[in-house]
Amino acid sequence: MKPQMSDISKAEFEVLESLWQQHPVAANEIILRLNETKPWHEKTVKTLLNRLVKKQAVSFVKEQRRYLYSPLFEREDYTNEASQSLIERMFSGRVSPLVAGFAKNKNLNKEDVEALKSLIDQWEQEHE
Amino acid sequence: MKPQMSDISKAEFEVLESLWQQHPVAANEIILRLNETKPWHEKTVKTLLNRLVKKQAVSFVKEQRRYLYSPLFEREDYTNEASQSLIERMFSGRVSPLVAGFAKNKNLNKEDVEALKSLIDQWEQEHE
DNA sequence: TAAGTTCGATTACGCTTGTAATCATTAACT
DNA sequence: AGTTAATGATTACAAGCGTAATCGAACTTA
Repeated sequence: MKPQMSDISKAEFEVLESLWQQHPVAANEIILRLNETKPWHEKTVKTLLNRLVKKQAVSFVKEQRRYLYSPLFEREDYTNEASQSLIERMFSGRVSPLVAGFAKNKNLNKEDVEALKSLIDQWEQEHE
Repeated sequence: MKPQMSDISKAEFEVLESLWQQHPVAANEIILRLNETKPWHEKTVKTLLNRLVKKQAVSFVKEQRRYLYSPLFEREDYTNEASQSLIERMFSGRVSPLVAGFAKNKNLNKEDVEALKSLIDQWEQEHE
């Protein structure tokens, strides 16, 4: 079975975030960096790291008695898969209803709209 | 505590889908309709209904010895909240990176793009 | 009226998740 | 060398989840 990115839990994802920012890195460092925003106990983070290793989402190399951890897939690949999965489950695979909800709830800003416009322009150029 | 839409599980969501299609409706009906697509045991569906009631996501009225169930919030409210939550966790609250991933993976089609364009047009009209 | 059927309510059970604590080993300090 | 500190491995434990089975009351049917 391939590393199924889909069954990464939310807490595990936060640990991955830290690894995507920088790696390879020791547990120690990860804990320090995570604790800037999350009040997680050292032991908790280590458990999460272990689970990520077991799920083949994270690898490590020994550096003396420490391990240096690295993510085994790209952030973008994970977030894209998660987005698609949600959009399939709730919007029949189409992204526009999601964006429509965003617009309705005032969660769009000028910047986002500009970004969307250039995505669309580009898409249209690529499709004849 | 308000009905927290956020802690509806995936299986529970499928039951809600059925209720959004039509309600109020008896467990019996729900089971039949769900079984068109999911191989779920009758008992399983009833457990899910019970959990949804406990989570205040679903209500019921007695009709003789049966219950007739109804959802307690709109599909759109739930899907919007779920979308936002994912987009906050993975894209800092901005929707365009999600759409960018979609574009990159060829998950956009003409229809979707047209829909996005009119959303944008509308947004721009509303924002001077 | 006794037996089967149909509901909802309650209980079950293994797996995952959040959140750690304990154990064992190794490195460092006294 | 003996003690302490750091680090990964193992174990813990309650809540949530998927997936049902069992219980008890009511309704139907023979």
